Amino acid sequence: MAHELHEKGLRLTPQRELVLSAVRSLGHATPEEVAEKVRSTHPGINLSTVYRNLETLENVGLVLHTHLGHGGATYHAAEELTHLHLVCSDCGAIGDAPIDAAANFVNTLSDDYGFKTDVTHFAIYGLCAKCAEKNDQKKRTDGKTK
Amino acid sequence: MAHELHEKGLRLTPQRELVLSAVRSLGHATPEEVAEKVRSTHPGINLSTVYRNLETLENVGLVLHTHLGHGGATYHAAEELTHLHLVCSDCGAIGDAPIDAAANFVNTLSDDYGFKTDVTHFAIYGLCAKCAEKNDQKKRTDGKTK
DNA sequence: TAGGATCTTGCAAATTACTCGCAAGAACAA
DNA sequence: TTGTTCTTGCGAGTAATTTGCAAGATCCTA
Ligand SMILES: [Mn+2]
Ligand SMILES: [Mn+2]
Ligand SMILES: [Zn+2]
Ligand SMILES: [Zn+2]
Repeated sequence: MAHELHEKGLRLTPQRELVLSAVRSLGHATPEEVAEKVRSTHPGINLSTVYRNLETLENVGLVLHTHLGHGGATYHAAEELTHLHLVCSDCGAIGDAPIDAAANFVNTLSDDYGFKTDVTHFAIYGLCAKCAEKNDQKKRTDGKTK
Repeated sequence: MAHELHEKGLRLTPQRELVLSAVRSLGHATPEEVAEKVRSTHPGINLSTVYRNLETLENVGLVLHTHLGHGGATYHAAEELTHLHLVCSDCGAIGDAPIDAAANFVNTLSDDYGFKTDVTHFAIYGLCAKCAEKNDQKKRTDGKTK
């Protein structure tokens, strides 16, 4: 019992270690991106092995998934999920904000509804500053033109 | 130019009208559920017609989609999206809360990051009151047992 | 109000993103 | 070592959604 995977009761395989370190080095990544990263060291790895290891690692709490877009999930190292994701519906940019920005909101939901929010599982969706400004300008121009 | 679909520049077909009214009557529904509803009146409708019309109706602002779970999207009538969705990670229950509950949060993100949040596109994810309590009890029991 | 341009539908096939069954190949405890 | 149990690669299987296309419907226009 020395390696962190052993501590979680998992066998230590090269594939599993590589998947974990790929997730850690990528920040957030889709299974496909994790596979691609792993292949740079271990070309033979199968996609289903990646999927299975992501699930296993999530079960023991070493990685987590979040939803940043309309489809699929992206994976994070568990210890690194310390920010909100602000996803722009217009340009797709992914910004960060500290979790504290949601502290009051989380407390409100807890106090009023007994609901214990995990603010990181889904992204916060909307318009980034740049796109919001762009849209405002267009609206003003359209107004004059009409 | 009388019918609301004409006002949006769309042709009025029975399928399109039925998809729209199915979305309106269902509250929130997956494409599959919309199709099933439409089939009660128009058995022959094809699933791809439902998908295409949901997209078209969303483009002109009559319907919207949100993400309530890990996969797929669910559709709403645009005028009816007036609440947050509180989705329980444990039991899957979908609760509602008024959008106002997020007003401060939305303002914070706007003031500090210039980010204009759409709080309804993704669900708010976490533990419902029931499951949160259940988990607490289990933790206390486990503590004594160990 | 017929005729034609344009849009929409149904149907079948294609795609995408996963998931599963299985036999061979590790990993680990004894 | 050796046997048990877990993990991997591989191929096939699903589920959800998308696309190409030809036939059919809607709407505009003369
Ligand atoms: Mn979406
Ligand atoms: Mn999820
Ligand atoms: Zn943007
Ligand atoms: Zn629950």
